[in-house]
Amino acid sequence: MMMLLSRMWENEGKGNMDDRAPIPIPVIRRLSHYLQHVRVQIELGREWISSLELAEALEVTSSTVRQDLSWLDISGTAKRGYKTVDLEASILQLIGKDRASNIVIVGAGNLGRALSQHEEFSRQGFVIIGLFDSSNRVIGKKVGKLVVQSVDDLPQVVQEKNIEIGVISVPAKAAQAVADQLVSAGVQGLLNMSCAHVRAPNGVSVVEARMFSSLSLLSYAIKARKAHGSEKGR
Amino acid sequence: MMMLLSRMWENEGKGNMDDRAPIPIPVIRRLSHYLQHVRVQIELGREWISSLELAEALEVTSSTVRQDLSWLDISGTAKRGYKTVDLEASILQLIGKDRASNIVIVGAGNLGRALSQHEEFSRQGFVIIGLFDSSNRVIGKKVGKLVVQSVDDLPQVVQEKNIEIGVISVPAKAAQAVADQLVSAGVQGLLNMSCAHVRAPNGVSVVEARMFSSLSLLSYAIKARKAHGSEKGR
DNA sequence: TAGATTGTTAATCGATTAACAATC
DNA sequence: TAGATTGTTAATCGATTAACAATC
Repeated sequence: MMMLLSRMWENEGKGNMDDRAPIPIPVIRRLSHYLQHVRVQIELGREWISSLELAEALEVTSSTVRQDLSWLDISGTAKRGYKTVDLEASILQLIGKDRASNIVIVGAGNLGRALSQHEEFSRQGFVIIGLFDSSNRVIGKKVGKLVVQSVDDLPQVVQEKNIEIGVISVPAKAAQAVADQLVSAGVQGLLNMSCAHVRAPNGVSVVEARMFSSLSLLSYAIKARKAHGSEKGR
Repeated sequence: MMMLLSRMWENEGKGNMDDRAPIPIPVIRRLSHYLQHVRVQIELGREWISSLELAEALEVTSSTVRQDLSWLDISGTAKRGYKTVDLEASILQLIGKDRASNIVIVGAGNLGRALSQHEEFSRQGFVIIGLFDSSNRVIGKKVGKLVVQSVDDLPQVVQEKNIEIGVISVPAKAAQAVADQLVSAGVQGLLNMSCAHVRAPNGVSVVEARMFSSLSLLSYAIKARKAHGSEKGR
């Protein structure tokens, strides 16, 4: 689907340094889902979890789960599975969620305001440091605990508060311009919630949320099912 | 990444009926992005667009674009490319966006309320018919032009208003229960905005928005880049 | 005409799944 | 011990890319 790239997987001769092959994107995504599930199990007091259980929870094969977990530096125990707490720690560490990540949201429309108040961010280890907009109609307004700031202040805030990720929640037409502003302010990753594709220079990661292409997927699946009664949609 | 499934691609002997192979999910997703781009070009008065231009806009190869467009029943013209209006019409028709799709949102928290007022839905051909919640604290409240309804009314509304898609915007713990309610109310597709994985019976499509696994992806890319200055993150 | 661009086939690449020996 | 489950290698499957003849 996409590649993480890191041109360092030759490993010729030396065979030292922590230069493993880059982990495929689908693997990272699944790992973060395993994490989600494992945490629930920990809360429930479960000490062990098997690849089969994780597989069933996420609707993937247990083979996929074991392949994925082999990227981690933990090992399971035959007959039991994996220690839940170890699994959690290991995934957190791998993904880089062992420390909180500071983010800003640009675009204080309905979506941006909602995101800035979404409790799930902090639960997932992301701290929303600022909410920005370019319109004087909203700059200065209070949204939850934040006050909408001018995008002109982005560079300063990104530097001072050590912001790693910028979330783009503006209309498609403004998305690329905002991306550029975030990049020049110094963020290292962009989460694009708009419909437009945004580009960023090498060294800045972009992930497109693609909410509306997901809806299109549903439209298509439903239409296809209607056209010729197939047996499963996903 | 996932499969659309429709066990009908044998095509033995007969070779008639409109039973083509199911279109791969990545293709549908890209088609909806091409659509996005083409519409902008139409607004700008462009009459033709080439596979190369689409490729550059979306950062894919032109080979991929041509492969994707070969699923459509249009054909391009050497030296010119594809007629923008034909391309738009053809994608709309294929995806099933030639007619509006009625949706409901369940969960009237910050996110659900924001989504219900997000203008992009109607621009993309989705009509939000209702906003539902299970808490008496919000049922009856006005959110934009909608009034929050009780989830108990879901079956009736889904039937009467011909709702195809349900959007799940409740906390992870409630997600599966809401999915079940939507399914039994009769929707045919679910867009899950929560962190939990939800299941649905055959015949009901599920797409997971995975906003937080996208953020995890960024965390990982940033962490990986820091660890060993690689050259590109995506 | 010469050059650009399509449409399509074949090659490559990567991700998922199957299978099974090792192990608790 | 017998049975379940891991870890890993090899096979399969599918998606992307390369390449190029056909065409405008």
